[in-house]
Amino acid sequence: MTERNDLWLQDLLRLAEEDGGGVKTEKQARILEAAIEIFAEKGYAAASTSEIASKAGVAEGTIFRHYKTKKDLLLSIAGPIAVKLAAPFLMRDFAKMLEQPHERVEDLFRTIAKDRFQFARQHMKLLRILIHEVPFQPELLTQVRELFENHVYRRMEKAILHFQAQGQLIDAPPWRVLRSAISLVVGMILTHLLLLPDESIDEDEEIDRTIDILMYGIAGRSE
Amino acid sequence: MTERNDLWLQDLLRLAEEDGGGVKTEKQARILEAAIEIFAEKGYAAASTSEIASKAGVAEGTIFRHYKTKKDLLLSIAGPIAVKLAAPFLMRDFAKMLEQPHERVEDLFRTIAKDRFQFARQHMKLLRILIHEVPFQPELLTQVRELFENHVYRRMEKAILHFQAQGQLIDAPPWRVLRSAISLVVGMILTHLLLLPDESIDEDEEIDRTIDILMYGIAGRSE
DNA sequence: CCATAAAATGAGTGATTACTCACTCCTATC
DNA sequence: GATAGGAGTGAGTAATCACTCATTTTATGG
Repeated sequence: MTERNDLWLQDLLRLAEEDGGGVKTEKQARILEAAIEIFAEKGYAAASTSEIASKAGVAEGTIFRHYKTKKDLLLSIAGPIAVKLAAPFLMRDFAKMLEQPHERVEDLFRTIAKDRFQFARQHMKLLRILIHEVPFQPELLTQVRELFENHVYRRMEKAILHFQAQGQLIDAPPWRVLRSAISLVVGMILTHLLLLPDESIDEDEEIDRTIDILMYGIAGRSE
Repeated sequence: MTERNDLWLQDLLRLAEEDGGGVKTEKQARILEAAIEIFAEKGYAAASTSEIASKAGVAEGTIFRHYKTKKDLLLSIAGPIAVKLAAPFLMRDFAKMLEQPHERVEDLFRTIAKDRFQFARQHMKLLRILIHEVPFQPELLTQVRELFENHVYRRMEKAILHFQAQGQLIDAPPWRVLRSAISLVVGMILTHLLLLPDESIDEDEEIDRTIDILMYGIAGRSE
């Protein structure tokens, strides 16, 4: 288990330093680009390697020089994006950020929400592929699971317990608090980037009001 | 547009009266059962008609006697489940329920949440197929879209405006209020039925606490 | 018990699939 | 300018795909 964690951290470091990791030749980059486009558009199973090759302007054999199998190509796309998605929770700064005693919890949620919204906008195609293929690729599923449990949840639970002790959060199980936060933020992001991508919104305003609802609910404030 | 709506309502009526609609022969039922199993397990594109036939204990040609194409088989599974999912919002009782002036809004949300949780538990395989294939099947997408916009959203917006006028709900755009409710409830349902199906919970308790958070948020109550 | 039709069959169809491999091309090193 | 090796190629392969159709089995009614 520790070995695998170390591998992921190495992946993360590689990703943080140089985007694209081991991509060297120009054709390889074109293959990745075309594969992302087609996987996102019609799904992994319905995408053919011949179509990817022709879209990339490359012979079909070239794909298999760089990626052993079609699934290998998928995993080299979906794996890294899962790590990137969780990246803020893996950084040292984040651990420190959680322990600043004076910070208000809603500012923390707001900061994370804005950061991940921006990330989702920049990598929506990749996230589509990840969301779509995680249920069918066991390797992906376990990677995402462990990433969430061992890094995201572990740290957020600590933060929630801390803010509960301060009286800033209700005395509910941390997982329910976290699930509520994730549900509202993910619901907002998916609505604006996937379901209604054409409706223009004031993004910051939308995030602020969503965090307001997370904190204080939808009940009338009159009383 | 009106014609299509009428078609859907007919579908709904058929579904409400007799489950399974036009299923007549026993073999046809076996085909549907096997197709649901395999579509849910490996996805539509990765499922082969030969595998479905063998699982159903039927010759491959028999499938195409009842369903013109493989996509036809998918749509005959995913279409009806979309209608069933929205069914409570299409019923007359529901319209009346929304207009009872004495009702508290959180009771309304609680009732809907419990009902749809039960529905989701009973039909999780079908919902998996629906969720997975909607992005790739334009017919499905438009059907789900119009179903939501013309029935679910239209009615819920009316209800929300009503409760806002009573001061029971915050003065936010109805779509944001509805999206928050859906996000929290769907997040809870997917968590317990898809992500962590093995963890046993007190379902009613879980729904009640989730609706509490929807109404009053996660902020501490101390002050 | 036969006649008729619907239901079911499964071998067969051409198209497409992921993947291989013998080969060419390009660049760098001495 | 000879050599080596990785990058790229594309025709070829066996397997599988969704779908067809001539034929057989089953069900129905007189």
